[in-house]
Amino acid sequence: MRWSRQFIPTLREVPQEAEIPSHRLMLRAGLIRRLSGGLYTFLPLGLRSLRKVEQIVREEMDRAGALEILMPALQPADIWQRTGRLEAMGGVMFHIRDRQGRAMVLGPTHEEVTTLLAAQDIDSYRQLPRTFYQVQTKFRDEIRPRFGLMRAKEFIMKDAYSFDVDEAGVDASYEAMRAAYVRIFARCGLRTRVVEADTGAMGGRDSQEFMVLAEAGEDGVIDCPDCGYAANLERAEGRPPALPVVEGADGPSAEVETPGARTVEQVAAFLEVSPRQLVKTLIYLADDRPVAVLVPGDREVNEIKLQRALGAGRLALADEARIVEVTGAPVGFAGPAGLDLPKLADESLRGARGCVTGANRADAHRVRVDLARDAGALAYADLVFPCAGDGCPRCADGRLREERGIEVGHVFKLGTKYAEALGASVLDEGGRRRPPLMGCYGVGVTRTLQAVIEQRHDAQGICWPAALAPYPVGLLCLNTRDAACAAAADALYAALIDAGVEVLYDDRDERPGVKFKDADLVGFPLRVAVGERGLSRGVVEIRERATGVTDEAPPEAAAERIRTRLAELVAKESADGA
RNA sequence: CGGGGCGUGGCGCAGUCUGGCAGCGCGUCAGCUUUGGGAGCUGAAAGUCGUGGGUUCGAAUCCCACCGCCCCGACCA
Repeated sequence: MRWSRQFIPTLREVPQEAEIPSHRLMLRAGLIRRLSGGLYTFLPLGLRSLRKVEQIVREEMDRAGALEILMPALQPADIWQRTGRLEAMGGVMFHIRDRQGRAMVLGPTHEEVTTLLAAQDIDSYRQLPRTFYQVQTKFRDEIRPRFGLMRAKEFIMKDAYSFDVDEAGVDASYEAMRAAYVRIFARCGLRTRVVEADTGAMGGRDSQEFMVLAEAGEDGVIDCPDCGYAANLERAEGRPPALPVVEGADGPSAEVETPGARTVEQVAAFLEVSPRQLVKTLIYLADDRPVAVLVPGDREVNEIKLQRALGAGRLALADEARIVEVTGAPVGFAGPAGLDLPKLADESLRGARGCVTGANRADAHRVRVDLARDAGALAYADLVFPCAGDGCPRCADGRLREERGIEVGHVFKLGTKYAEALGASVLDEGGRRRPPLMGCYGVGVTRTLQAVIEQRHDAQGICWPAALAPYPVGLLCLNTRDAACAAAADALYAALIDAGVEVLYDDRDERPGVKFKDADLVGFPLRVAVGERGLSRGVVEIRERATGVTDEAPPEAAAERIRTRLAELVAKESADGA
């Protein structure tokens, strides 16, 4: 393809809408354009790379034995009603009505549709195991779309669903997908981290996420450098350090006046103690029943953990009126002593003495509290988000680190929830009817594309892996008005096409500097420069984008040399990723 | 949904406070020169100043409403 006939609107200046490097580069390199918030058009170069990611995904799914299908993006709302997810998904689904007034949704995922397919056409264990997948546009009404393709209202996802008769089968299906994911991301030239994850609104058990570590990541990742434990922040456990026991803390507890001090910072400053010394008492409503939740003053409640510990269906912080009603004090002064509510405390508060709590009275707190002595009946559970520096939950000496990650893949086991809700069942070997065990596996295709750029770029532009570059080779004719130069470049272009190399030929009547800048920005893994200077010495220049390693070849031999170097690049990249 | 900010040729912005010819840089088009890291000169095209209403002799500028976009936050005592 000739540059003069492609559509590559590169931008010299940085568009103001973009915040993170990958987003800026996708706009500047002419890969995408924004239509409105969270909605993007793929331009020719962006689409070429996107198709390459999809192709890798398909090849690895097929290799793992999954079967490609294509389900409707538009779905009747009632199937979501049947699994209880119409409410559970909250506002993330786009709701529309057809002309008959039937309620429809644009699918953010496809568990319901897949399960109904199985209910229709899978009757016997003999038809199992089966894993279906599709590559499809998904819709989510994001509260706040941002970072280009990273969090968009419309995005392309590969989603796969497995069906098995027994646990051993699910384990095998899950492992096959997990292994396929490792290969997919390696081939995309991504370094990923596999972390334990929470199953969230999906329901289910084992769950792992593939994270691309990046500053701009929207997910927290906790890991232990000693033993390799790694988990999504929402799921991660940790051992917070014990509360410091201060001098004279063993005396009887007493109320002190703390006028106006209601936040942890205010109280800590007023009493001249560290926030660690405080115990926060939060009033939650678990299925509308109030419960007191105690956590260290410098920690935050992980509501997912809390909900699980309480076995609650619905969980929310109590509103101001309710807090006054159950504690007798305004917000900010709740404490466990004398509070007649079920109480649940974080594990790290076991044996806490000498701490500060609210006094259940306006403008008062209680000091020298010994939870075991003063707080009445307390249950303990892991309720908080871990922090960097906490002890590792899996090994003795490890100290946890906290990093940011972009979730590009997610695998998990769903159990029988959907099959039961939608009436899917199969006959097992003994002739008994039972719901199949499901697994579900997603790859954010558009997000993966952007994650690659986020991980592989420099000040000049994108450093595409050869496997994903829109064109792996950029051929620059440095002076189109010089007959010899143009002839040599034309000949090499023809030779590269004959050699089966995907090449973009910059044949524009531009100065060399413009072509070099654009080539760096667009990020051809190999850049071939044909100029008068080189030709006078009988060579063209071949330069590797990522490393800057440059060599030269006679024009006649260049096509073959380029082909060889490209093959080496692809091999090296997927080895690095794996 | 709450808070903040922004909407002015394709892109980036100034002009708005203090009303009085709609500007700058980049890009685009034409010509000449130039050709190994975003060239120089000359000329040109291109703007309902987000939309609607109001105030005024006169509105990009002041007032009201709406729309769009960006950022932060969304109940942590």
